[in-house]
Amino acid sequence: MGAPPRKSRATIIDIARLAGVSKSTVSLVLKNSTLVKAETRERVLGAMQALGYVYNRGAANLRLARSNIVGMVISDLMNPFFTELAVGIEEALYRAGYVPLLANTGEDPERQTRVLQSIFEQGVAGIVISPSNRSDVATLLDIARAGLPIVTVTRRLAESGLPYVGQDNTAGERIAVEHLIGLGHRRIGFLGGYATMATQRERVAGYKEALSAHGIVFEPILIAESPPTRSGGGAAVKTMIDLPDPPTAAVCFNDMVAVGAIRELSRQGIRAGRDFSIVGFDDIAEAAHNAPPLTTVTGETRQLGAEAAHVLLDLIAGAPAPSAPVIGPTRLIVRESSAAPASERTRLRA
Amino acid sequence: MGAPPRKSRATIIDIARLAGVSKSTVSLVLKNSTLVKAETRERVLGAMQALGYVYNRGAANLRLARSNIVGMVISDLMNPFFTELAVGIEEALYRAGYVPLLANTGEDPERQTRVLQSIFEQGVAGIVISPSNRSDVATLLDIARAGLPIVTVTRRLAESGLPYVGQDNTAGERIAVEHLIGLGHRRIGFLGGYATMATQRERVAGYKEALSAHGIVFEPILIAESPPTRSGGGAAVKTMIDLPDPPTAAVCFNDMVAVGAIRELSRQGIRAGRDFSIVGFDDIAEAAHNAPPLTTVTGETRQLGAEAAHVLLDLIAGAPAPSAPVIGPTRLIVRESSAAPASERTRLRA
DNA sequence: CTGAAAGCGCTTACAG
DNA sequence: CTGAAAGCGCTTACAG
Repeated sequence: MGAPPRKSRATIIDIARLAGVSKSTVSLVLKNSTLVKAETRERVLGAMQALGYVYNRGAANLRLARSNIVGMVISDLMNPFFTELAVGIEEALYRAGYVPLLANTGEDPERQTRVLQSIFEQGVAGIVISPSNRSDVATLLDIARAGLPIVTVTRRLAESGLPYVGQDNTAGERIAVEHLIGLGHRRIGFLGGYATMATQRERVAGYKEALSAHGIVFEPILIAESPPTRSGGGAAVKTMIDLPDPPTAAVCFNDMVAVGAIRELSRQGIRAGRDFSIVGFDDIAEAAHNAPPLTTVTGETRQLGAEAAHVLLDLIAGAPAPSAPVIGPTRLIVRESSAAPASERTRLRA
Repeated sequence: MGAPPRKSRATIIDIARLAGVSKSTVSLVLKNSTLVKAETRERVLGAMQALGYVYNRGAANLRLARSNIVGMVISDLMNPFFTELAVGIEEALYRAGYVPLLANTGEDPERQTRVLQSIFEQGVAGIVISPSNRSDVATLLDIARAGLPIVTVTRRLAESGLPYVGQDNTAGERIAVEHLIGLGHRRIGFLGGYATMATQRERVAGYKEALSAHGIVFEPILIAESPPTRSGGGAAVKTMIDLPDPPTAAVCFNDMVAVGAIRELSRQGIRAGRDFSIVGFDDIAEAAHNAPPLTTVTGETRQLGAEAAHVLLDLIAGAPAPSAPVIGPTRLIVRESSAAPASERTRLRA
């Protein structure tokens, strides 16, 4: 671990020597101080140029007891939703002069604990984390107690009391279901995810809210749990359509589940958007390009990432922790995978 | 930029004081030296525990003039191919005790130059980069000349002489086209990408090789350039089928182009895999779940990333640069988007 | 087996 | 306007 010494780079001392000044002066020109005479600064700049000087931020940070590195721990980078979240965080960080140390935990809580340790040792200024399923909260709290700012994003660790930024899953799922109800559906399934996932519980809550607001009784049998993946979605929709009294539509835990469900429907000769309506969640890039294009709910993923970064940056700057979860807005995007139920269309035509 | 000083963590000195030893001794137990007596080590360990000590790797690295941070610069993280590549690199790095500093350049050469500078200043041990289109090679060479190991991955910067690891694009595209020829196609298009992209040129070369090996004359009109995206693929296939004498099949620059092409075909009432064959490249996660499932070429993306990481790690450890590009294998995955041409099937049936 | 000292590349008062 | 000195948290010879 760690590299052996390499041909060493020029230091501030080398510059000072070449420019005929002290290293304090070099340091001053480095920070653009007005204290140093124009002519001297030119000389120093010239020396840097000549020696190919590169600032050693690590050394500076050690001296200043600070850091401009931030840990970014992502639960599943292969999931396009998290990819976009990571990109949002990364952009915001660079824009603020910070740089992200990446770890992809792949939903493995042990790996998460390990990388958290590495990142902590690295002396980062803070950590943004989308916690893996079954996260070890203790590790996170140990780090937080040591004084390191941490913000959780996307997945709420309610027990932890850690600052949280996420999208409004409940409201988002509510508008999704209301869209379907507005179209004339009354028997609506919920596909994918597990009740062990906070996000799923929040989305299911929105689903139930919409049903009850419209006087539709909730039927547990219309919730089909599955892995939050394409193949999970396929399996979930299968159990739905095999029901004695199947629904005419379903909202999905996320877009991958939705896409998988649509494939499975088509395999069964059922056309999504005509014979059966599907609504996703997340608006991943694939959603707009799906066949049929997917109706879905977006939580403005990239902006959400940026928001999480900003909350962390504020914390690092010494701001008090936000007193409540920071919840981003959610918006329905109607495309072609949802439509009035077939019976309804027939009726209208008649 | 940079955080203000925070409640400072315990240092080796605090530990030494509490354990009643010198800081040298603490450092020794930190590196598990056998020099220190068991009883002393216990005392030191206890003190660390009591003070919640966290090793400051940055300080250690400064002293040792080395680093265990590696820069990972990705040209387009939102593209699932690069996501998987990044995950492969990241995994290999952690496994070796290194940690990746991430930058997503989004194909913006200016952004690439900027983040390269940040990463360089951060004192990384080396850099793995999938160069953005129109990369500024000079920046890369400046950094390399300063003695920092760099490996390019996926996109060859031939002029740079930098170590390169990539997949065998030419061989991969050759087997893709030969698969189509074997199925009975003779008029085959190439969809997506631009000749300004090294990867596209390599793939087109494989396309031409296969054609000429089978006595099919290459027709420039059968190459439709487009952005390497889903919508690019849609546009490219459109120009193809609008040709007076359209092809019966096409290989695509990558899977996103292929998926976009299939959508467009379906919009035109043409069924991919029955009326028109499509072969992709990369085997992104979406490929297997596409409708129809996509025949494609894989370059074992994740392993390729790991390979790139290992080449860099070797360089960091002082190994000489590989004398030739490191080219990973490539494999055809036949799924349902390719089949014999319709005419052929008719003929067989007759 | 353990301690005192020097030094990694910086920054920041403090003098002058 | 510029220089000498101390110190950030470590490690590594070198003594003892």
